[in-house]
Amino acid sequence: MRWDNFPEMAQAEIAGDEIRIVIADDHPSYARGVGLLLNSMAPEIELVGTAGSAAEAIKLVEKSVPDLILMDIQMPGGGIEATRQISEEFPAVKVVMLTVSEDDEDIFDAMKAGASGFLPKQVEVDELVAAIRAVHRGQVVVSPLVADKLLRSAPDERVGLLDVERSLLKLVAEGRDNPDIGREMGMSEATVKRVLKNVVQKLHLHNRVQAAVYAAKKGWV
Amino acid sequence: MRWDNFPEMAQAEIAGDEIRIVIADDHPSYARGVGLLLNSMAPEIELVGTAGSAAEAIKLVEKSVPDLILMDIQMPGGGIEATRQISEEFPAVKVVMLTVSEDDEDIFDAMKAGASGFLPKQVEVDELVAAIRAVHRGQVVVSPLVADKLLRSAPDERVGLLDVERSLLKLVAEGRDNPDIGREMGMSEATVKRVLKNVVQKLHLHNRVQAAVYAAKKGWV
DNA sequence: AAAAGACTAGCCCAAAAGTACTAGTTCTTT
DNA sequence: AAAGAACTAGTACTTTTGGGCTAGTCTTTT
Repeated sequence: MRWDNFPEMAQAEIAGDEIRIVIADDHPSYARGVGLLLNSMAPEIELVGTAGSAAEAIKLVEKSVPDLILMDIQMPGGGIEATRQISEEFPAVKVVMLTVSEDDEDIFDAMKAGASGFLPKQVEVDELVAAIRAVHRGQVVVSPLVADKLLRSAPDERVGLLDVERSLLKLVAEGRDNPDIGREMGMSEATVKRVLKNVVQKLHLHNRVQAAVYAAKKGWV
Repeated sequence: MRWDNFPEMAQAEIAGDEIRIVIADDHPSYARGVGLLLNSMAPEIELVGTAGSAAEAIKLVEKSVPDLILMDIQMPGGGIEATRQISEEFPAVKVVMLTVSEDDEDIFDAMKAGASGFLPKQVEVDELVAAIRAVHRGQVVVSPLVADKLLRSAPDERVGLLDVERSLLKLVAEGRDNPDIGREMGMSEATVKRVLKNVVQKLHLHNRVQAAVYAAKKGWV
C-alpha cells in the first residue's frame, strides 16, 4: 500500500516476497529438477511440492495452498480439468500451463479453465522465472507463438460469423436437426454438418448444444 | 370507444361487423360446407376463400388479408408452420386451430405459433360461431378438454423444475454429454436420459438443444 | 399391509450427430 | 493460364441421442 506511487519499488519488493509453487507433471524428476533450478536462479521461488496426476495436484493445492502451479497440460487425469477445478475452488491460486505441443488447440480451453499462463516446455529457465514473477504480479503470460495464435484467431471471434453461418446457427438453436436445416437452407445434410463444424471451431466450442447456447446468449433466438 | 361503459352493446355492434374468414383444410367440401353453414347461422361471417395446403393458405392470406382463419392442424405443409408464418407476417390475422385428435401435444406448439383458438373438429356449429365471434373480439378460445390440459400443465411451467432437473439442465447447456453428466451427478446414463426427457416434456420442447437454449435464456449459464 | 407413484437403471433399437476422406465446382490470387 | 482456396456434397463409420420396454427399490397413500 505504501508503494502505490512507486511501482518500480513495489515490483522489487514483491519479487522479494516468497513465491510458493507446486509443480504438476507426471515426470517426478522433471518436477524436482525444475524446482531446484528455479530456486537456484530465483531464491524467492520455493517449491512446496510436486504432483504426478490431476487428483494429486488438487489434493496438494487443498493442503498447501501455493501461490502458483506449473501444470503440464498432458497429465493423468487431465491438466485442463485440474486447472478448472483448482481455479474454481481457489481463484487466488495462479496456474501456468506447460505444454510440449505448443500448437495445441486447447490453449483456449486452458485459458477458459482459468489458466494465467501458457508456455512451451522448451522455454528457457530465465524466461520461466520471469513468467512466474509476472503471473505472480497478476499478469497473464503466453509464449510468442501462442500469443500469435490468439491474435490471429481473435478477429474471427470479434468479427463474428458469416451470414450463412449465423442463420444456420439460429436454426440449430431452434432445435432443428441437420437434415431439416439442410432442407430449409437449400443445402445437403453434409454441408450443414460442414458449416456447423466450422462455426463450432470458430467459437472454440465442442458441439451444437454449446453453439445453440452461444446464439441464445447473443439474443439471436 | 363510445361503448366503453356498455360492453353488452359493444358486443352486439361488433358482431354486426363483417368477419371475413378463410378456411384451410385439405377437404374442400368440408371447408365450403362449414363456410356456408357459418354464414347461414351468422350472416356477418363471410367466407372469402378456402385453402387445401399450408402454402395455399399463406398465399390466400397475403392476397385477401382476412380477419380470421380456421386452420386444420393436420394439413399438407403443416398447419402449425403455416400459423407461425401467418401470425408473424400478419399479427392482426387471428388463427383458430381445428383438430381431430384433441388430446394432441401440439396444442402448445400451436399456441406458441400464434394461434388464438384451439377447438376439436367435432365442435357444434353454434359453438364454433361463438368461438369465432369471441376470437374476433380478441379473446382466446380453447375447448374445455384443451383448457383442462393447459391448466393441468401450466403449474409445471410456472413452478419450474426440481433441483436435480435444473442442475442437470445446466450441465446439458454446458454441452456435456449424458455419460459425463451421469458421472458428475452420480447417476447412470439411463437416469440422465430419463430426467432430461422429463425436463424436455415439462417445458414442452423436443430435444436437448432447445432445453439448453431455455436454460441460457434464463441466464443459468 | 397393499396399492400407487417416484426414482434408478438395465437392454434394445432407430435416428441423429460428429468425424474422416474423397471429389467436383466456382472464384480468387498469382 | 495455373494454383489454390472456399463451397458443396457424397460415402463410410463411430458415438450419442432419444424412445420404448421391463424391473427393482423406496416412499407415500390408502
